[in-house]
Amino acid sequence: MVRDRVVEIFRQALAEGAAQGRWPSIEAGFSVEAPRDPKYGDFAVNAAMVLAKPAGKPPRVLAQAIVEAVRAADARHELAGLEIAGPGFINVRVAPDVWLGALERAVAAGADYGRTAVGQGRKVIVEYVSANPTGPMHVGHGRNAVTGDGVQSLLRWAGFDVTREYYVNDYGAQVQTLARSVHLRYQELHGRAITFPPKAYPGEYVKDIAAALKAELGDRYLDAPEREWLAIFRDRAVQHVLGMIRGDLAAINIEFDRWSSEKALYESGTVQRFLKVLEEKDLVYVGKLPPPKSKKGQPPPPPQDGDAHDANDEGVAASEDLTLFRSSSYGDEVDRPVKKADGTPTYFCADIAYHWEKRQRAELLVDVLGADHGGYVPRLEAAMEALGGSRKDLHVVLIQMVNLTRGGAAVKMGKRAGNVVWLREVLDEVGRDAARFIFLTRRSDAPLDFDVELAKKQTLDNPVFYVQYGHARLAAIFAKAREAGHAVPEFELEAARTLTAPEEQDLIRRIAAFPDLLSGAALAFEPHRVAFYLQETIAAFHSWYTQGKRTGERVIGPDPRKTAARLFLCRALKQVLANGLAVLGVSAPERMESPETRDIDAEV
RNA sequence: GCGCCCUUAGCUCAGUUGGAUAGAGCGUCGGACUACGAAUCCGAAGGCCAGAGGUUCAAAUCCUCUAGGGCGCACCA
Repeated sequence: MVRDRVVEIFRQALAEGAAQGRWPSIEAGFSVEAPRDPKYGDFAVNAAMVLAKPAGKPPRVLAQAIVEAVRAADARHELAGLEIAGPGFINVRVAPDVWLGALERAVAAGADYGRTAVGQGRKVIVEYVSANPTGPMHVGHGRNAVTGDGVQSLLRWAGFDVTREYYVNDYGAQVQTLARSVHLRYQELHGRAITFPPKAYPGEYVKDIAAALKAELGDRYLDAPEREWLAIFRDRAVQHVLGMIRGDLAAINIEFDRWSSEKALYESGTVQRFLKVLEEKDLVYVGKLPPPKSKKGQPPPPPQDGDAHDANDEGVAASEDLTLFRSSSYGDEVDRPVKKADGTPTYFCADIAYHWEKRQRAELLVDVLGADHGGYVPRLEAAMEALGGSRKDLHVVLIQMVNLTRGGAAVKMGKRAGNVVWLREVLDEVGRDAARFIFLTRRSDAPLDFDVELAKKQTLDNPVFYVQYGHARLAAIFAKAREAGHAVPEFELEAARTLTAPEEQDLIRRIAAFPDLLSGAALAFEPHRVAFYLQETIAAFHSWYTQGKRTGERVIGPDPRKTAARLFLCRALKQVLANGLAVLGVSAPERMESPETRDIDAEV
């Protein structure tokens, strides 16, 4: 907000100067940023350096002229200092009262502080999780879920009109494999000896589903041919698994506005209609898929993982005629099939139909996908463009692997080995808050080490604990203040002017920057920024607090005016922490259970 | 072989979309509590931003190449 004012004043001054022909109008834009080092002032503006070349004048000379124009534009004297420094920066010092005004606004906005209108109400669909309904969510899905939820939350805070969406892959080979797996267990429950093939789903939940089906259907489908039971078993199994997934999501506190079913896309005729559109637009043709990329006549790496979903990968005869989508004309490497040799649509076909349909409902689409789908992105973007939009209409957030560790040692897991770590297990052990926060302590496109032991620890090296403790500590201060007879602090400019210590000034600036932080993180689709901001801000608070203990300048002190001002600062800070945690879906506790208290409780 | 992502302090990672002297936490060493939560804080040491070129007033950030690591390269979803 404060920054917005600075931008506005400069923009006005630059426009006036340009109108008078003193320098060219600024098209490329200019930056107004808080410099790393506070000695350079509150904001550094690079306008003179940007204009130097088109103006044909040295940046420092230009800066001098700009400063004069800015002084003239600053009618209300909101800027207290303008200095030219370094290669041509204009360092701006904002009048102290302006900062204090930001503090006041933070408290006045309360639980809405941090909301902005940068999204202008534009419709955006964020699709995340979309785990195949073939089993419960594992830890990797958890990272996707939390990151996606952070993204949608940020977009909401930034003023976008957000729909949270889950795409259910309830059609195709994988859910059929699930159905067959269930049927095998169903036979087993009837006392039949079965051989469980490696490609079937091994999990215990498959037995649960089989038991439920046995209870419901008896032995009706025990010896029936597959075509009689496949659809029934599939639909029942998918419903059951979706129930588990909903439970997992509830456990991590995530809800969706819309569940879109792949099967429904077929049954409603959307896929067929979409294929017709592709033909009308001449985006498909019948041809042969070029042989897979390879050099020196070497065959491409064989598709050799034993994943359960590779149910029917018989070798591919590259010579058959297929219906191909002209994705290579839109930036993809090759054209991609939309129909298989047997004429049925491919997964890709339904998926772009889905994206096409989503695009009619929203201006901007966000997909949160596992990094193993990275190679899939170009063809999705190609589809966006081919269908008359822009590849920018879709933003894909890729989520890298989670390496689960326990006290530093890797916890082995992998679908192949059948030793998946379910999300629920981790949640039960470390709690929802810790899991959510730790998933966001790393950029999403880099692998994350998740240490279960660390996540449980009640010490400062556990970032969740550290931040929550800070919030609880602030709450404790208010409890103390109440006890000492201090009213809930209201803003009073005279009192607030006593907040002159460097640590206090630093905290005020952090509080004022919170809306910018959120909108920046939203536009970059990077929720981890919020997690880092919270850690840094709470560290600044702890530092100030402890400093106060040493110097005697405590929050609650002998001077009632200073006390009121500091309490007000604490109030704003607590609000910012609570809001930041709310964005991430992490609770902001009023008090923490202390180890000592727990010990005492245990003895009693 | 090709494409995408990654490489920053001993370890784990940030780095405000190209800004000034690259920052945190952990670990190491040394310090700080008679009062609001020491569950905290302060200080020190620690760097050729993987390497080499280029773009410009300015590069950890953008481009090219090289080296290492991850993922992908299906008529599967």
